[in-house]
Parts: sequence; C-alpha cells; structure tokens
Amino acid sequence: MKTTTVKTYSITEVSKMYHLPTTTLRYYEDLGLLYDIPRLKGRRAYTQQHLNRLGAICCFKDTGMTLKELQELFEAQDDDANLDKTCEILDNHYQRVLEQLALLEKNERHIKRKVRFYHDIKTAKENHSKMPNWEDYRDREF
Amino acid sequence: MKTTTVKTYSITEVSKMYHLPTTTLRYYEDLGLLYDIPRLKGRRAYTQQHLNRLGAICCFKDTGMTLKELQELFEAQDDDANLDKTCEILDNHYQRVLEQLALLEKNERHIKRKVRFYHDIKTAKENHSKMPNWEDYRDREF
DNA sequence: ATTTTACTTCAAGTATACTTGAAGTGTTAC
DNA sequence: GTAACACTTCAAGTATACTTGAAGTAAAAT
Repeated sequence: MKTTTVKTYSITEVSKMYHLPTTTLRYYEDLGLLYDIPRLKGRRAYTQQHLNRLGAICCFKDTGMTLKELQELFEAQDDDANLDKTCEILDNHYQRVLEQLALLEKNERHIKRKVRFYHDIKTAKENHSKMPNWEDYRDREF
Repeated sequence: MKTTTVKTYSITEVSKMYHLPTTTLRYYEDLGLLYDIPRLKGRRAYTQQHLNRLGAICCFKDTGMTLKELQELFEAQDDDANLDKTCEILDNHYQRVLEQLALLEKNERHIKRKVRFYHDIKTAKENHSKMPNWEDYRDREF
C-alpha cells in the first residue's frame, strides 16, 4: 500500500503568499470560487490545486474580471461540456486585457509627462528661471 | 473693444466625447473635481479647460487613483504653494502605474497561454488527438 | 397652446467587493 | 487548570463609485 502525504497550507500562510486578507479567502470560498478545501482539526488546509486556482483568481481579477464573471468562467471550465463557453469567455477577456494594456501604456506616457512638467516647474521656481509651458510637454518623447 | 466667443460643449456632447454618462459628469462636479462650469440658460457649458481636466480625471482614475486622491491632487495642483505635494502625489502615482504595467504584462502573458491551452483542448477533442497538458504551457513563449 | 425633449437640482438607492462583529472551538503556553 | 491564540461560522456593516427617482424649468416641435 502506498501512502502519500500532500503538502497543505494554512489560511494564514496562503494569506501571506497571495497578499490577501484571510477574510477575503473565506469570502472567495463563500462565493464558490474556491471549494472542497479540506479541514484539518477544523482548520482550512489548502492544497496546490487551491493555490493554482487562487493564482488564476488574482490574475483575472487584477485584469478587471468581476467575481461573478469568474464564477461563470470556473463553472464553464470545471464542466468539460462547456469548452466552447470557456473559450468564448477567455477570448473576450483577452481582448479586454489587450485594450487595457494599450490604455495603460497611453496613460503611463501622459503621467510621465505630467511628472516631468511639475518637477520642471519646481526647478524653475527654485532657480527663478523661465516657467515651463504644458504645451511643450504634450506628445513629445523624452 | 475685442470680443471673443469661447467654444463650449453641452453635457451630452461631453458625455459622448468621454464615454461617461451625464450623471457621472454631474457627480464629479458634486465632488468638486470639475467646478466653475458656466451655465447658458441653466444648462452646463463646458469649456476646453473643463475637457482638459476631465481628460486628467479619466487618465488618473483609469490608472487606479480614487476620486478622493484626485481631489487631493487637484487641491494641491490648483494651489501654487503646494508644488511639493503635487510632485509627491504624482511621483507616487507614477510608481504605482509602473507596477500596474508590469503586473498587467505578466497577466496578459498568462491569459494568452490559457487561451491557447483551451483552444488546443478544443482542437484535440474535435480531432480525437492527444490532449494538451497545462504543464507544457507554463513559462513558455509562443 | 400644449406636448415633447432635454436638461436642471437634490436626495435616496444600488452594485461590487470586501470587512467587521459576535459567539464558539480546539491546540499551545504558563 | 485556565488563559491565550488562532482559527471557525454566520450575519451584518462599510467604502467606493456611481445610478435612479422625483419634481421642476425652459426652449423646440406639433
């Protein structure tokens, strides 16, 4: 007979690993995003499967998916019959991520210009030199 | 005597230009993020200054700044004495944006792999060929 | 002239994602 | 033994960012 002990993690360990409060981990479980978490002496014992899923939750949540959409995705993913729906959700979400990326890159450039502009104002004020003009910072690469 | 007519925009025009409901534009005004909007016959008439500020609101909000933080930023920005605070807020926010960008890029790669994985499962099922293994999709560039 | 349209103000309501509080249990520290 | 600690469940509360509803106004359309 073969006995294998599976490495598990307490809720506090998982909380630290994923930078999520323990309350949030319980909340995700309430929503069904995480399930079948075994209990050792009444305490949650997360396995590698749960960590993998939690990684997916963070990835999708951080890219703007709502918890409700995540429920739908996992529902489709955990049901082999719903491959089409899984692909559809993933494809749609990937498109949204590409849009977010383009927008974030645009906004990053804008904020970079603004940072530089205000630092130059500060320098100009300190040196009593000519004040910069925002127009000179628009659409210009530094 | 010189008379100049300044081009203004109605709330519906602004709503369409910035893809924000009119109610949200009024809400931002209530919060003081937009102010001194002139009224023509009781209706809001946004000037270019207001559009510029609204552009900034969208940029900062889309990069995760809360409306409260935006209030602080504008408060510091509109007060010449607070150049240091303006720079501090902008610097801190820019750091957060760079972190977001790195995270979003990482998440984009992960989701791209997942999209490809599920499409390959679908193809394999249709062709009755060998099922792909997620391990082959981890940390691999396509 | 009166109805429709497009606003206006102000207060109250809602959605999402947690977060907190109360009461209880089982191992560990003194 | 008993107190402290680290959890447990379940219900209720909170923060942020809107969103909706009610009542009113002013100009345009019929």
